[in-house]
Amino acid sequence: MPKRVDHRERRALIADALMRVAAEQGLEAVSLRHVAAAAGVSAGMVQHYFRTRDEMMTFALAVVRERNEARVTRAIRALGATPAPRALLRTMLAELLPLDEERRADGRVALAFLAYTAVRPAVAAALHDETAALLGFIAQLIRAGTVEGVDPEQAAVGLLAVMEGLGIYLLGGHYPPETALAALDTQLDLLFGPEPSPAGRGR
Amino acid sequence: MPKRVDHRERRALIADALMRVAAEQGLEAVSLRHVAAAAGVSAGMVQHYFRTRDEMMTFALAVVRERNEARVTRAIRALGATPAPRALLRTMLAELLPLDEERRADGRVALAFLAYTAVRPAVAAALHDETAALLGFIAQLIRAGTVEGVDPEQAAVGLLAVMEGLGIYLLGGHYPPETALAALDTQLDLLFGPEPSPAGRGR
DNA sequence: CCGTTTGCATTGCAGTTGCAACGTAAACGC
DNA sequence: GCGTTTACGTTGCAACTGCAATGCAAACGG
Repeated sequence: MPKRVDHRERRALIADALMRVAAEQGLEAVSLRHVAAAAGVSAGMVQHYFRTRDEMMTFALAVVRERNEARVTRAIRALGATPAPRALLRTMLAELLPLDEERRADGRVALAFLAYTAVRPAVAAALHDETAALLGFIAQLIRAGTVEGVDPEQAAVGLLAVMEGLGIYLLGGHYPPETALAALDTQLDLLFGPEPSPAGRGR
Repeated sequence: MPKRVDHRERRALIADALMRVAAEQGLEAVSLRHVAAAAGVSAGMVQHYFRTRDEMMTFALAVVRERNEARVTRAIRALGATPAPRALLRTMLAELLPLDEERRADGRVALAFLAYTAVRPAVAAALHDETAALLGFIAQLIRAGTVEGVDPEQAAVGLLAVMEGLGIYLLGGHYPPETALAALDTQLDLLFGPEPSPAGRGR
């Protein structure tokens, strides 16, 4: 094979540029030439690595998901071994919220893709498994948290929905990050019982 | 004035066609000619009533919001006078969920607009007031529901987020409507205390 | 009856889109 | 050395986009 080039690296480079364009101007501004310009390469090169636009989009969507997964696993690993279920949940969910500019940019792209896949059911299927896995994980944590009187599965659905909704409203700028975090904690209080207020979060 | 025509009616007709296009193929497929075709009129007519595409979009966004508001007030009015806070909340939130095909279509459009406005902060400002008003209303209901130990404002934020998140996942087809409704009820149980199970929702 | 205003259709235009086609240069097997 | 394969860059094209401009008919005021 001639001219050995790291195929994945190039694709990642292009997908990165795509993400930047999408975050700043929306998915509809994502075109071959536009992405190429943002990546500082020729349009032909983009076309070389992604034969169609749809292929490029699908790849970018996968990147978004991988980024989120990496973020979560990293945050969880930082908690050390055997953390309390509630702390683990809170860390995980807070990590998924668009609280800083980096995550806001990713969130905008994710939101755009959400609308994108809503019209392309075939692409959306990939997201189902992820949601299902996430729900199972959350339900398991709730179960381990010795919460009584609540169906863990349903509570997991609610909790994940809270996170998603908070993310949406944060992206829209409807309220500041602190409000979202406070609401998340209130939600966890409802589930696990009120915290003994360990000086960490008053008011 | 010659040739009297109901201006608002025409605009509504066009906006309706726009909604159909957006629900089926996404906002990016919304073009002057496309919408005109869907409305069964000429492209020139669309241009006559909306001088720019952005004007058309803004109008359509307003229509979506008005539809939701109308839906909610209608559902609430059907509850009769002085309904219990919890029942009122549940009715209102359930009405906003994309549970049937009609609301799913509207939801897809709303989701598309969400992503649309995420990149156009100027347009998003109109949504803030609506969210704030809704939050105030929900908080007031929670207060009236004699829920102790929870900050009504934060609980309202959480509750609205649950609704939004459930809507997103419903649109994505991640779970069936019953799951979303069950999660909503679980959430209300957490807030108001478990229902005395009035034969309505067991399982 | 005539001018003006309104409602709408058609056409034109510059810009952008995805994508195919073609070109070339480099690296490898032989 | 040569042919083949990979990695691009360039060009071309048909389709589409928003929008301005133009045309025309109908309805009204005068």
